[in-house]
Amino acid sequence: MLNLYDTATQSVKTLALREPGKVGIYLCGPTVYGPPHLGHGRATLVYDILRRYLTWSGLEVRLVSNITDIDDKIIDRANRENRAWEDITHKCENVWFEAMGKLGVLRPDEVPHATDYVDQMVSMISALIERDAAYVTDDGVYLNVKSVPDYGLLAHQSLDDMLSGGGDREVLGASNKKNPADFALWKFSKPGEPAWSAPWGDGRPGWHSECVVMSLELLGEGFDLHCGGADLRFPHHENERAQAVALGKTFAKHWMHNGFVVDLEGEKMSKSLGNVANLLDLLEHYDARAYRMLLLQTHYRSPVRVGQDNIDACVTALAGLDSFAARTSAHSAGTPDSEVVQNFRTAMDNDLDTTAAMALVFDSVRRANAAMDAGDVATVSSVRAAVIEILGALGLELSIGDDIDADIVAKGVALDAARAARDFSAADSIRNELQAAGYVVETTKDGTRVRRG
RNA sequence: GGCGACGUGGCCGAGUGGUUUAGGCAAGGGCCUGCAAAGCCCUGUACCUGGGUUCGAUUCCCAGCGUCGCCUCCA
Repeated sequence: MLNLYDTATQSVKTLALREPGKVGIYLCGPTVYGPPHLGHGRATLVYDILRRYLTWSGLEVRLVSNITDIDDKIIDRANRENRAWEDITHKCENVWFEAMGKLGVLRPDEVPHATDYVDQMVSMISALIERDAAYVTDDGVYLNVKSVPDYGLLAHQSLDDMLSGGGDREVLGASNKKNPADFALWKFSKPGEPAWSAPWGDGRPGWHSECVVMSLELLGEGFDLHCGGADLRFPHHENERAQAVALGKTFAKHWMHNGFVVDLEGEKMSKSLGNVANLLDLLEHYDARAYRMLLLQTHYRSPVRVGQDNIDACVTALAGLDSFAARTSAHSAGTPDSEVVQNFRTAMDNDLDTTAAMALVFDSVRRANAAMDAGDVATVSSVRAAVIEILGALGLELSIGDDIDADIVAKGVALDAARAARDFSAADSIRNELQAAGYVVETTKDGTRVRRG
């Protein structure tokens, strides 16, 4: 069973399932007002790996990941560019899923849109007001955090400590609020802004209310796992939870947060620092698998720098794996070596130790390559099968690159003929030509293998 | 100010109270090859500083230095 670090208890604990054999996961999705950046890519990849692993281990996974399609930033951009806000959200959402597709991130089982759940949000906020946990001001509806006894569970700080610090940050809407930490559940709209009707005044839901409603609506009380980037821990996740608690509901049982993508100086990539790197740029210039590989070789809670150097290292490592898949492709029918698979399971169950899993993969590949050299076909096929099995569970597919045109195949044959005739200058010239065209040319006992690089 | 994380070989990056101390990339040597490529074998003696605990610490404790994160924009 998977043992996973839980942010709430700050300890690794077994992921307890509400229903045996089934896992319900909520992942906070993007606010669609701009292109996805590297941090988005990391989060979706980390949870894609988690989800694939859980599915591979035989669980029925239900992953819900929302689209926040109403938010101040969307409205700001619509005003700035004089466009309809829906135009922005639709386009950004398309770009998002296109990018995720390239990354090999499987689409979530459910993709709720905040705008489709406004009625439920209104009902929830009404219930909070009735319970005296929320109150109306002249600019919106706020949750009274004093009504949540353990507020600060995820922040790991008491309300007093949180308020005592924070330097000279401005407290939003402070004049209207009963407590500085109270947060908006509903914001009244200004003229011309998108608005939904509500008994206390037309407006739009607050971000924190969107996710709590959608997660409870689709996964139900006491769902298994709530996850997202470490920056969502507080205030977003804290505030989602606060609303559920104030309603007397059980919220997520386990909290998972991934580490940041950092820049050259080790600083978090963040919008306010202006050092975000676009995910689309990375996808344009590199094999998308390289980003997954880089993340697999880093623990999900550690910071990771995504630079040309370490992406290049991953591209090279991937080339070695592809090459392995190609040279052993004749032995692809084996049963996965059970010891290797078991070691994989042990690594992953230890708080998703993907770095150990990758070490296992590389070690196994070396073993199988050596067996290949030694003609030990039985070892090749069982270890190869285990490697493919593991990589599949992690979302990495190897490329044999054998989808080549007939004229390229013919050149490989001609190359062999030239070598047989010991006409090495002719052979070299064919090889140079193929390599210049981007093919990998490898000499084997059975002749030349030409494949896509 | 409060809370938290981290400082590992040329680079990236795991991990551990003590024998073979991950893995990737890069580097050097070798095998294989007509030459390459791919592959295999070998090599590097790393754990911020100062104390402490211990037979023994990179790993535990304390202090210091440094880096980073959160404390209502954020994946």
